[in-house]
Amino acid sequence: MRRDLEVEVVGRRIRRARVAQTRMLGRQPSEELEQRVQGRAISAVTRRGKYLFLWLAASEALLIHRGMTGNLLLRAPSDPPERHLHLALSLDDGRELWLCDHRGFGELRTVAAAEVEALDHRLGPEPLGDGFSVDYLAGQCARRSALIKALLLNQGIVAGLGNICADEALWEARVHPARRANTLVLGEVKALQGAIVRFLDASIARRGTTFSDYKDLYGQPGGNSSYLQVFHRAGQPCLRCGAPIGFIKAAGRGSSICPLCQHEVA
DNA sequence: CGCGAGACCTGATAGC
DNA sequence: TGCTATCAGGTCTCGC
Repeated sequence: MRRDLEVEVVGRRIRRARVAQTRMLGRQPSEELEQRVQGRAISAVTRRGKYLFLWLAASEALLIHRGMTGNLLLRAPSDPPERHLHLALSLDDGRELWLCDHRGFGELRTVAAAEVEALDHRLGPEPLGDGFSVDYLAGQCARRSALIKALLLNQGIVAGLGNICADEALWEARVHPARRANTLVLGEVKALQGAIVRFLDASIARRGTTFSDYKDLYGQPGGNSSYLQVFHRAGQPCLRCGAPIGFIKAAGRGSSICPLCQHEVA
């Protein structure tokens, strides 16, 4: 998403900003967001974890978190209206950038560079960066008794992993999601770290993982869905051992597992 | 302090 | 058909 945005909107000026729903804005008044954004050129698009930043100047950015169901779409003004539109940015080339989200769990507001920096400190390393090494993950696991699933979803440990990636990586590494992080042996941590990196690389190369709502900037679903090994495959055979995939709750999240391949004890 | 349950929303779908 | 229950890509807050 960030890469597509970079191609399509960097260098464009925002003629008009229209907040259609205020739910994702938190405390920022919609008029303030509109005024801060209108007339500004987008100088860069950056990402940290699940947060996107459209930079309007060196010291200010539009923060976007897509939550569970948020979609960013590049539209023409003549395109049919979307029911769950939250923000529409009219660009100087005649196109519009829309943020649509039917649940509204995302975030949308302008932020100062200092806040972006504070957010950066709050988040763990990028999973595809040098900071997310086997040593790092092993160290985090060793000093935590939380379920490994909760640890993987904790954005302060590693930034950007979600439920799909966690389930896929745990299956790949044959680790049960309800294992306590500090019971993993080094070989398991190594397998997990590798599986996470491979999943993300492949998913990005295939333009994302769509299981229901996700659309790319051009309204197209991602191509990674058909490569999922366990996620949302409950009842279907495990692609490794043939046992029916199970569905449990771990760390409060639905978790698809192979009850045979993924053991609850080391 | 870290952990885990519940809250926040709306919509789709399964089952009665 | 229409009702209820459950589940959903995430993250925050609060009580223990």
